[in-house]
Amino acid sequence: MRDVTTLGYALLGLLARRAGSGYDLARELRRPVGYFWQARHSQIYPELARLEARGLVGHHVVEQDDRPDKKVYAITEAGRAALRAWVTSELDTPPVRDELLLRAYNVWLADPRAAAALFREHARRHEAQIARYRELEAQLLDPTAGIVPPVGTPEFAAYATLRQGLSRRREYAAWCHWMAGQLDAAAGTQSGAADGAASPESAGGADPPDGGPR
Amino acid sequence: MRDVTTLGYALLGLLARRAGSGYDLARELRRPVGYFWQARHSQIYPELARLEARGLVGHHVVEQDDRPDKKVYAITEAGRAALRAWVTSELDTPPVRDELLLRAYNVWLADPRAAAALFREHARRHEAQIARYRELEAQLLDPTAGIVPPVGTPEFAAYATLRQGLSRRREYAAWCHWMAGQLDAAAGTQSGAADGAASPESAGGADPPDGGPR
DNA sequence: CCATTCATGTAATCGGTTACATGATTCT
DNA sequence: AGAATCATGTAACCGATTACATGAATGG
Repeated sequence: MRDVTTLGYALLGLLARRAGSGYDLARELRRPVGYFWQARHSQIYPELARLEARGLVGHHVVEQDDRPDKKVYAITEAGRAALRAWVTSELDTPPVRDELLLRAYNVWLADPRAAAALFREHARRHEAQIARYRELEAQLLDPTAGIVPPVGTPEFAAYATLRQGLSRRREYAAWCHWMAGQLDAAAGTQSGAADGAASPESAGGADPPDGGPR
Repeated sequence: MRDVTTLGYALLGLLARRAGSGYDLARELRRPVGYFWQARHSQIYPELARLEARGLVGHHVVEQDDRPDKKVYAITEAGRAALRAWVTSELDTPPVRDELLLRAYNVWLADPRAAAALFREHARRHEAQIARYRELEAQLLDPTAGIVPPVGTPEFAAYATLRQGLSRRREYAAWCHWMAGQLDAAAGTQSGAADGAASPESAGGADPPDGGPR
């Protein structure tokens, strides 16, 4: 009987908030929690069975007549204890594995214009994601008017991950813009292109203050 | 005959800079390039064979008497062309998969003191990595005294990835410190703990206004 | 003496994605 | 009529890690 996998803890974490079916969990591992951990239903159903075999979750069948019956899973006391212990247990920092950085490492071979377009496109995507985070943030902080929820509530934990997403994406988008600026500046070598935003500048990494790629 | 894998392009990227053995590539995929892409030798040797089968690299055996013989691989013209095209080709933004964020999402269940220690530890690790980046940076920018190398040189590309590493780690460390501050403040509820560094701030999530990567 | 470096491979295992499989209800 | 949602599973495949395998030279 081996250790619980990270996915197992992800499922326990969702079930600690509210009970639900495998289908429910699959949905949550797409939309809000999917911003930092994902899984398909093909991985979730067997994992739930394994958690149940270890007594960390239980289920009962809910019969429905207009829809298929479903198994509603709930976390057990043992599951809650295992989850609580896992949160503060040791964790290796995983290596970064980022294909866009690998592209950047080989960008000296590429057409600067095309490369600039690639990095601008990725900046745009991160900015789009930031907009989605902002919507979630509004929902989380709305009633309390900008006050961070108390530690010890699920709302605080959700806000904390959201905050990381926001700053992570901002940082990444800024770097993408810096890359695009460097590449475009090099592409328009000393020609008439006055390229206001693309000056290499000191390493301060100022974003082009435009309205954002769109 | 399928597409070249990302690892294949990683190897091509290294061989585009200098020829080397599988062993050499394995070393590079630990230390400098390993900061954004890794592979073990068990993955590298078969991949080199596949690249050779497609004519993207070639090799010749170098016999040594004090050491084992080695196969020195070099990129071909076809390989260089494939690499160049790949750099600017379309790229899906991969989902984030971050176990520390998953822990944060469940931190409401945990002991705040222990959790704060976990996040401080991770902040410390990122800061240690920043120090390593700084050393590399000094090597890269040393002769040119702080001037960014020209786009189109391998040095620019290396600097670009390093710059991302720096700002990424800074951002992550700052968030870890914010988490730790929140958790410690909650742990020392209304007691004398004036928690200097832990002010929640507006929800805007402003990045630390540091001097920027340099 | 033992660990590390150099050097190249194969095999087993694991986590995750894609595809296969089935089937009712509701929405466009 | 076709797509999407609800609902639960299995099988095949793929990328990556760990372990197995061998062996000489150097350094502490």
